[in-house]
Amino acid sequence: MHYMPGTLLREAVLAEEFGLSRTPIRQVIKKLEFEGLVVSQNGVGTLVTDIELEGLSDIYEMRLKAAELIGVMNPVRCGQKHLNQLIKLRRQTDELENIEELARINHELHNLITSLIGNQALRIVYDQYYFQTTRVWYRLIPDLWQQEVTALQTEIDELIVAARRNDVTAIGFVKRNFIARVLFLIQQNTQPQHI
Amino acid sequence: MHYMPGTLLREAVLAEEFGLSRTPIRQVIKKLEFEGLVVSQNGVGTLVTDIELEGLSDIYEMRLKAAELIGVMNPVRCGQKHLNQLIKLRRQTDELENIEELARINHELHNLITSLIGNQALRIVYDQYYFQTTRVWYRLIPDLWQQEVTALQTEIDELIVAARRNDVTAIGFVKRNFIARVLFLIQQNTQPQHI
DNA sequence: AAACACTAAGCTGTATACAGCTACTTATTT
DNA sequence: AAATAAGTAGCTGTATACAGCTTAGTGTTT
Repeated sequence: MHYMPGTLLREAVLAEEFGLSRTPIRQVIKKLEFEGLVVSQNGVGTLVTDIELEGLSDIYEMRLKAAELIGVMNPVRCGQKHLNQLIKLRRQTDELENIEELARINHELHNLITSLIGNQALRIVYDQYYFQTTRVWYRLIPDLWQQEVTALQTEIDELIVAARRNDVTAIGFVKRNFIARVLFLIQQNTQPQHI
Repeated sequence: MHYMPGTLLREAVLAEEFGLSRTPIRQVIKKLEFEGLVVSQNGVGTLVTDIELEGLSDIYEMRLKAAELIGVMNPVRCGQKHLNQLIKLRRQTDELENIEELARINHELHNLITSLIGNQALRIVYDQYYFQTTRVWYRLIPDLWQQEVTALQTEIDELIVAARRNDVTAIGFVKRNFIARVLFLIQQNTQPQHI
């Protein structure tokens, strides 16, 4: 389920949507609050946060470092299965129609990479950073549609090359560079807006 | 509040202890559960986890990497205040009597180092790793009392040297090395027990 | 005597009722 | 007419009641 930043969530509404009471809904919301994705305000509601620029680049920089560590920290062996899935994802990028599909492929790619991380602690933060940063990417895409599709295709191509020789370190660095690319885009696009 | 691993916590008891109802207590417990510090089991209770060795070294390795990043990721300027606090902590290590005091000093030292971290995202994980690993250290200390006191003194001495020249990178690496030392101790001491 | 089944006590998970806070609307006063 | 104050609707935070699960203890049967 995707909610745009600034959306005001109401526990009672969500509870009815999911057919539960407010209690378990609140649990999930609290978890999201710990992760910095939403903010609950007494008497108001639960606000989907719109990460401020400084905090965002902090997270992005850590995400870069995390990606660099993927191949270093006891990675899982990259096998034929991973390669096949990469090829399948690459093929799917040839017939992309809308943002939801692009996001879905990006998400599956993320899960694939995550499954290569051997260090449990690294896996958790890598996953967390993904969810914290991907929302901004969401907002950025509409203007850069074709450019982003091409970038994703290039990225997967490079990942396939690395996967063919079981080089998880290279996979980590490919990810790192494409994360750096998005960070650059964001810094370019957001600064004129805010300042 | 410290609880030994394996302790069974009961929400109702905690609620009465803190003078609250179970609801806010459950919130805190859920947070601890997300952080991997406890596990709630339906019909049983909430168990303070005893981190398994593999997961522990995963976290320790990440803690090493996090420490290495302290000086790299836009660190806060290390000023006279920090130096003074280091010297004060160093002096307190000369008259240590029990584990609680050693733990308190270690904790204050941790907070001091944490305050030097400029990257908010790094600060959060560095803090989290500390809390996840420090419990094991707790269990290890009683046998190694004098050795640990001496190590802490040496560590603070080295930190003071680095702080005198405002070298946060060096501070990060000093921390890294002393974390590595504890990791080595743990791997030595726990393996004969378990295998 | 041992093993199995059942029962009861006690825990977490969930639903619901209530208290406290916030923001918006409306009414009154200047 | 504008500004301020009071009231009200609706939200989150907290307390409590209930349902479901787990385990230990006891009693019965083989």
